[in-house]
Amino acid sequence: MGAGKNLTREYQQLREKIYQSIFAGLNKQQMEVVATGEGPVLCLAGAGSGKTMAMIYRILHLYLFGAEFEAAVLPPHEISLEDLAKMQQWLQEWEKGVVSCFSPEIINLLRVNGVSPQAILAITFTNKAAEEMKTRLANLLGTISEKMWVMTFHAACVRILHREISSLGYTSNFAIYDSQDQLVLLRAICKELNLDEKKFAPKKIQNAISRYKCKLQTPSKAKIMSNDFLEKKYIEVYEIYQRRLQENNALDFDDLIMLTVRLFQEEPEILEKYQERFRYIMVDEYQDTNHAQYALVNTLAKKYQNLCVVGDDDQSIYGFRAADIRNILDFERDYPEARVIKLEQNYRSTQLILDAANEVIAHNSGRKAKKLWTENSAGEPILCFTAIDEGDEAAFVVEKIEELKGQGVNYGDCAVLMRTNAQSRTLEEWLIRIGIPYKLIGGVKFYERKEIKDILAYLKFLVNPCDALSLKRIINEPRRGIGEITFSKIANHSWEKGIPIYQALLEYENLGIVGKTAKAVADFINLLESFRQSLEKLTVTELTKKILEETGYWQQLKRENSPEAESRIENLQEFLTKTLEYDHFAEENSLGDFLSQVALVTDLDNLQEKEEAVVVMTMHSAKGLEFPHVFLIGLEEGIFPHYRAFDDLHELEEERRLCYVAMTRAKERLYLVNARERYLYGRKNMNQSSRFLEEVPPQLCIQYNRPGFFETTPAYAVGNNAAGSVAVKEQAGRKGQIFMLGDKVFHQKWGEGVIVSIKGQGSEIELAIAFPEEGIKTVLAKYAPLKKLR
DNA sequence: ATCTTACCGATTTTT
DNA sequence: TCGGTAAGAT
Repeated sequence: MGAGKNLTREYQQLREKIYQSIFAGLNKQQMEVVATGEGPVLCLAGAGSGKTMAMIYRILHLYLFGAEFEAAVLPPHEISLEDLAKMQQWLQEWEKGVVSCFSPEIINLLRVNGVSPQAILAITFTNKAAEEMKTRLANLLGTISEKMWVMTFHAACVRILHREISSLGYTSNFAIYDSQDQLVLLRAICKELNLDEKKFAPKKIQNAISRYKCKLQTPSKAKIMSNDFLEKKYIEVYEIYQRRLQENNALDFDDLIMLTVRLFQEEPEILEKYQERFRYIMVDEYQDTNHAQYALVNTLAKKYQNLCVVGDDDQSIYGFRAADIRNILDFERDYPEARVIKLEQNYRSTQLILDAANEVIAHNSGRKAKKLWTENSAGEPILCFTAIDEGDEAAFVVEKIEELKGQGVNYGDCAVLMRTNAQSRTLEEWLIRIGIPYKLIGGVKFYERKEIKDILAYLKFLVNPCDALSLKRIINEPRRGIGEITFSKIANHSWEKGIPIYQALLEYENLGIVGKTAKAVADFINLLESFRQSLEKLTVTELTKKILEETGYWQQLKRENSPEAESRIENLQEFLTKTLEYDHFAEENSLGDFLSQVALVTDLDNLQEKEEAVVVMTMHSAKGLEFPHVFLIGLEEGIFPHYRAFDDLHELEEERRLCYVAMTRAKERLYLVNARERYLYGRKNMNQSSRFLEEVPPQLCIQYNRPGFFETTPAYAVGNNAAGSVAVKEQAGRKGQIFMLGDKVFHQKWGEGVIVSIKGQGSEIELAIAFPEEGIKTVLAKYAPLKKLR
């Protein structure tokens, strides 16, 4: 018995030692977040302060040691000397870094008072963040982590609604409509109501409806609050829109949240069930929550109050989509006993970059006091450059990137961030011309492409026979001679009788559809029926292939023989690899499940790290990312801050926060670029430099001036693609020069001249140069003995 | 049903 | 400037 007691004591000491070691890499504040499992916690996490790490270790802590660590615990089961040796060995290996995960065996030895994994709910905004967290948890804990809910707001709501939605008057095979679908629906409604699209832009209405939903306002509630004519009309549309969604058994993105909240409000037992289940709740990017999300989280957490929210009021940049910064600012009011923990140590950027960012953000009012600091070195000064125009700006960026490349920096370590997507064009032209591989984030997204939406509409309609929108999309795609008029006959029938649109379609014979059209409809129904019959038997991939074949969709594209058709085929093939992937991992073959997954993914999720390409994107999309070298371009009044924000103090502050977010993406070097002049909407504009640029203390920057001479001779232009450019350069072992229109150059034979035209690409670039004495000469950039002058 | 022409308007965007 | 949309022509 005495031996047993000794063993217990030894076990406790060893377990505590292990505990210390596991969390040794965290700073004091992070550790506080990790170890305060019980009660409300507000974690104000500055940019790059290791909040993801804190959240992951918090979950780990909850699971292994419970809400609060207790040293004097009894072992989970009888402990042998051998067990202690195992723990000892594990500890050694952990400290050496040989192991970085917890095997089931070691979990079995360590875990006392641990929270059940099902009780943990961690919510993020983006799939990417959720995915990162999930992966890291799986690496630490293995398959047990799959029992925790680590997902986006929307994914969590889909999962809950999938089980519970019947009490709200929908069925669980509901469709999810994206913003495009919303617009199609809204346009149709506007047409029905004879609304002038100029006065009532569907986009505006969409926005208004989204705002209502984010505030949890149903049409009838919104009506009470409204007073002006425009708003009343919006609400009228909202009402019809919402009815239409319900008839289609469809939810839009905002519905996912709003209906879940409604579910919890209306069904106390259901709420109770989830409150009991999710006793430990964490929310990432809390400053970006809107009212509906706020209500969701706080309703769920109400019972046990084990709510840990992580965020940074200085990084709130989504006010325009109804994020309410007050949610984070008022957390302490909502939970007076909340522990407030500030993570202010930054592990990402150099001191200089942080100083600059701190200085800029300090111009905002109403912030939670916070100041980032770092143990990192001061680093290189911030490089500022004022370009002549947007071409010069792009040229500078490209020159610098090439220079960095020459110093061994990877393209993938460079990011160019801009305020608006429209700014990417000139830059892209230059990147292409010089042959720098790049990746543009934003633009037409994969799941928004026509061909993908088409095939998805087929699949969606098969799952949900109420989905009129999808039927409308596919009924004449590919062309089969069923026009608008026929469709509206069917749709009207469906509304009048209150039957699913598929039912209405089947009854086409009673609707005055005759002759050729009737035949076409009959054929179409047969086609759909054959798909429906294979629904159970086939995998998603097989079904997709069957649809593409038997509708003639493939054939039509193949016959077309155009580059566009080519890319559509490629996209469909890409889609098939995604279905294949799904089929491979899916437990049962459920098309509906596949569709809800697909509805919630975006392109940003595919941003692969370590890809050898410069990343070009908006400052908004850069949130949460980091790069060694960051270029901020277009730092001009009117562009950034955007002119639309000029007359609103709150919007200006949001712009400044955006600037703060953008600056703090940089790990090593930050480049701030503005142009004196820029073409915008076909007009040349003179722009003052951005106020944010003025707010950066000058002593942290150096103003860049192009050197008068480039060292290289003779000149050459680099290749057109990544492979080409690298090959040329390494063979030649020399740096490239970048020429642009209007550059002054020095030619060995003809002296000084000015470039008057640039033609061709890659190694074929031809320069036409005007020399005072010799006239215009055309030379191949690759071979001409040129030096650039400035 | 599909192509052409004239016009308008133009942040940021996850899910 | 450019691209998307809507009405008009064939």
